Amino acid sequence: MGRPKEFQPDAVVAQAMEAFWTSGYAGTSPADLAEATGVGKGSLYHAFGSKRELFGKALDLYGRGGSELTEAYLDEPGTAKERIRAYLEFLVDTDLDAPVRRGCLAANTALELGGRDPEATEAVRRMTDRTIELLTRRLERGQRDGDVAPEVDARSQALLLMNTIVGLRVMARTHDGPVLHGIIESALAGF
Amino acid sequence: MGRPKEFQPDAVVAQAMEAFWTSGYAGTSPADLAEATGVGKGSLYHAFGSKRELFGKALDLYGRGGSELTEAYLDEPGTAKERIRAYLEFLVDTDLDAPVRRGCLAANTALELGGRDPEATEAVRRMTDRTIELLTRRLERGQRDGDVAPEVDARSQALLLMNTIVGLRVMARTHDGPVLHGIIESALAGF
DNA sequence: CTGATTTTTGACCTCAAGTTCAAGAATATG
DNA sequence: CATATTCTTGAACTTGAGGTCAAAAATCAG
Repeated sequence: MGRPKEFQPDAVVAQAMEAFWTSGYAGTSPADLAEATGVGKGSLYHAFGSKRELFGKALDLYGRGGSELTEAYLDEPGTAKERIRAYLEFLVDTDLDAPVRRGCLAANTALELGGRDPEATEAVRRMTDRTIELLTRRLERGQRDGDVAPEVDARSQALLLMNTIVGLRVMARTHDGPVLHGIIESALAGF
Repeated sequence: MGRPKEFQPDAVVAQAMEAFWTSGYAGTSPADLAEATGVGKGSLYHAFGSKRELFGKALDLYGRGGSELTEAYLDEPGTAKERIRAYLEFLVDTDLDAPVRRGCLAANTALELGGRDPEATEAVRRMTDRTIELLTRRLERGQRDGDVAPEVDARSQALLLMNTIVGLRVMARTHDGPVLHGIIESALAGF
């Protein structure tokens, strides 16, 4: 009973995520969130408790989406190298095409709140580890399929690739397409 | 003539740099800067005009220091791989040992202001390009010295290394020593 | 010492962030 | 319909950020 919500919480979290992604945690005010979601400030507080809690939900959503996307790219048919290349290029191209270069919410959060906010730090670490896991599995499968050399240490390569991804998403803020694509090719030469 | 300054501008910029490095641009208030430098808010404004201008000087100082440090590490005797390894390990270890994981001011700035603040973005891009240049030269020297294979594309490798460095300094926010050192070793296997 | 000049100090101002709250609106139950 | 319950709205509050300014303090030229 009671008056029904006039918005769908999931949709609001998704829109809040976009706002945080574009402007950062500190850079997104309650007023901005109200505008981005179309929900009154008061309602937001009523529904989510605080800006920080809303951000937490947005981060979770981002993690789930990112994980699905990574899986989708890596599971397409092709060799490990082809699929990983496609994935990296997708990330970079998406970033470059966007009207505003916002990079990766996880990386942004790592730098903005890393160390200072234990929960956010943990959330980012989990996302990262999840991606490392998926990359490791894809490389191991490549070894079984015969398209990745057996002497490659899948986990080490996956860690290096993860690190490369993080680097790319920061460099996308300051450098252009050719440079980023060159980095992708060099990184792929490692296995 | 006139009343003499009671502080050394360079020292103040250095202390402001530390504060910005630790807490970010937005996260460092004029009050924080006054406390960090020991100079009154009013005096800071009188001397530097605005928070943004002070930050600009701090960024420049950081760039000069970083450049000198990179040169110093790469110029020590040893093979290219040895010196680059020493440099990367220094960066990572410094970060890990610090009481607060603050990463790299340039990378932090790229993510906090990249895109939104043209001057800051430019400054970061210049620093990055400078490091790429130094790494390229060191690899080329390695090729002349015979400790780097001649078929290596020095510039591409340098770009990849730069990207790895950026990645490391973000990952240092969420991951621990063994992981980071593992990444360094994998990255060095590429040339 | 008197100005002229520059710096320091601390009070003060404005604005927005982040949050709270009281009042009203919408629904379900009985 | 009366009531309980939940949601919405907009005003209001508190705090601190970023910056300004007038007055006092320190120096040097004459």
